[in-house]
Amino acid sequence: MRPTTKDLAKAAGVSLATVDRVLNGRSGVRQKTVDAVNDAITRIGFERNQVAATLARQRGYRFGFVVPRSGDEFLSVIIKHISEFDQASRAEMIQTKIVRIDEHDPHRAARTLSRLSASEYDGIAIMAPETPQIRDALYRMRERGIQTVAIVSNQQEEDGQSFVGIDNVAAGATAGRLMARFLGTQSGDILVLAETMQSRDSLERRLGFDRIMSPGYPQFHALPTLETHGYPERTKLVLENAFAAHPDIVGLYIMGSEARLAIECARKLNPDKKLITIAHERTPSTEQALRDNTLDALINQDPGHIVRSAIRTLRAKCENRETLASQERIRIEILISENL
Amino acid sequence: MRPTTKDLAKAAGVSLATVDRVLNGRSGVRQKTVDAVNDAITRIGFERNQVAATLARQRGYRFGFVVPRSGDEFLSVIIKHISEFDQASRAEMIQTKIVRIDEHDPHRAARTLSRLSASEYDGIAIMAPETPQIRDALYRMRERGIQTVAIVSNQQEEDGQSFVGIDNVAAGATAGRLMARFLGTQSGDILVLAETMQSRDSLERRLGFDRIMSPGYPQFHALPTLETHGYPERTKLVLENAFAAHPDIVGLYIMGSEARLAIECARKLNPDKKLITIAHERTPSTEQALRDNTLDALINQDPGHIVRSAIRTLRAKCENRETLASQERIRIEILISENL
DNA sequence: AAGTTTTTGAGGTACGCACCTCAAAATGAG
DNA sequence: CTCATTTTGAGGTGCGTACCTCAAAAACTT
Repeated sequence: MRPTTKDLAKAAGVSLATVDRVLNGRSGVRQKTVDAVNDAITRIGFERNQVAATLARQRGYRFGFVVPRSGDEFLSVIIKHISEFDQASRAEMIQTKIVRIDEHDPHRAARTLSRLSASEYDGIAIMAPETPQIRDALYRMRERGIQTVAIVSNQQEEDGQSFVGIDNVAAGATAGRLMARFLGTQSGDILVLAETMQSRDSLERRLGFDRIMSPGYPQFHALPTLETHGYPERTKLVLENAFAAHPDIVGLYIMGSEARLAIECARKLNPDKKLITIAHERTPSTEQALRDNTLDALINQDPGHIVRSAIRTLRAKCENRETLASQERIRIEILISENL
Repeated sequence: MRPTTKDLAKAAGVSLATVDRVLNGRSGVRQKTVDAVNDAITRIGFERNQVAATLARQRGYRFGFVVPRSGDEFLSVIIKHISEFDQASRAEMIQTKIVRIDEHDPHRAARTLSRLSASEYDGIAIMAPETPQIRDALYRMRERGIQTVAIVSNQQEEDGQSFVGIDNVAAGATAGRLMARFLGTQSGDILVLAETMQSRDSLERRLGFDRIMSPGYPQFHALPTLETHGYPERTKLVLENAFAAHPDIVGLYIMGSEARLAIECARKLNPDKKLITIAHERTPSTEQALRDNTLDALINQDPGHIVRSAIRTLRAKCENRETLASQERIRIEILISENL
């Protein structure tokens, strides 16, 4: 039989009340006693029964997902998975809410964050670009006793702040390698598109892409990154200009998560010639593009996995546990039409 | 507040004891009463609190993983993940044991299976080739009240038998497409290797591979599958013969999960010429091969995911729940050296 | 209608822990 | 040594369910 708190109390030579104080980090216990209990824990191999604990705690866990107010297709997929998970985990006493922030107004965003209180949330997963205001708000949030984790977009590494998402440098490198191999013996220019190069994600992807292309494949020339800012007109414009200026374009790498526009434009502007096209994030439209061969490969991070992993990470932090590292690593997936 | 069994009893106009009888499928309740309770369940939106239930049940869940006694690297990786999970889920009251069977002796294997009793196991995940004896043993196991799920190697679809693993036809097709795209403008013969073509997995992979190669790429000729039976000497022999008979080999597709031998042999026999090589399953040695470019791509099914998914599936069955389909689909992963 | 069988109710205990109160004991300060 | 303060113990309750017993009620039989 697994040792219970009762066994632990006996082993440590203290009362149940004291064991409870130590286990739940309550105050009013001498260091000496704390040590005695901790000793006993390792000695008898005590492990708190989480099932009983959650039941007794009377409320499970309440987690919040902070996401941008306006967003692309990828965001909708993430949100879909959050509510799906919320449904499925009600029986496990885990509640999940979505909190919207204004990504373009860091101050407003920070204010929204500062209103999230520990009496409402046990943990917050945030998907937002890194700004000083937000970084600060997260720091104060942790001080209030709310666990935090960044998802998709990495925040600067800090104590108590973990990250659930892919290594974007490696993702860019993966795209680069595939681009090169799919192009084979051809040679020419490669267009690189992003919504904005302000974001860390795009910078990192570009870095990884170049790291593969530049040294290994002199026959290709990756052009400077074009920015679409998410606007259809602008996307069209920059692509038109690029095709006009560079007649020898053989590849297209779409780094942003809103690939639909770019794919459509590129196809219209360049109907006869086949460009090797690689994009990020699986959404209904990129999936369709893969199927009809407008897209040659898709670099994806599984949104469902990200959501679940974020919650597991938060929960582990609440329970002061380690996570199973192998389970939480988000893979850089390569999708082609055959393995959808 | 979520409705409890007490609320349910009140809503259905019956006692707690009757609610318990209905919820846990005990006998001695009139159909009329059962219906009344079920009505009330949907009416008030009752959902059993699994946390309290597992605590009250007093024993969590005990699952067994039936795996071959002798096996390859992939099997060791699976086993590693099983024990890792067992460690991590003790706090969740889930126990996992490994049961070895003799895959080469179906009768013995079936006998081992028949000895697994419902008093020891709530569910069994089995990784074994499909034979009539095993299929039968699984059927009887389900009759004994043990939930079953097949992993990695598909068993014939049957009631109450689900499968956790990849679609091997699609996996073969993925390999085929990558092979073709990586070969680019070359042309020539492609070697296909398997441990044995007796197994359904290899057959399906080959089918998928040909489905892509034959119609789409006439410049390649995929040779008949060579069987290694897992023996080093035989592997060496068949490869030597193949290279001698076909001077124009440009690609190598290793379908089995023991790729190490084949990779080594092929490299020795063919040191100067670069073959496009694709294999299955990530293991320490295939990973190494990817890194040093002996291997161009790896088709993988995440063993950790398979293990966890099998357990979630079994648990859902025990609790008479549905699983979250999107979470349980095992992806056909494409690995190259950049996205390891 | 009387007996038999089936169905239901009332009540209890237990699971392992969280969280609470209040008094007793140990400790430290002066 | 006394008093104030900190630390500890004893005991309780409740979470939502499983599982048990026994008697009462209802439903069928003949």
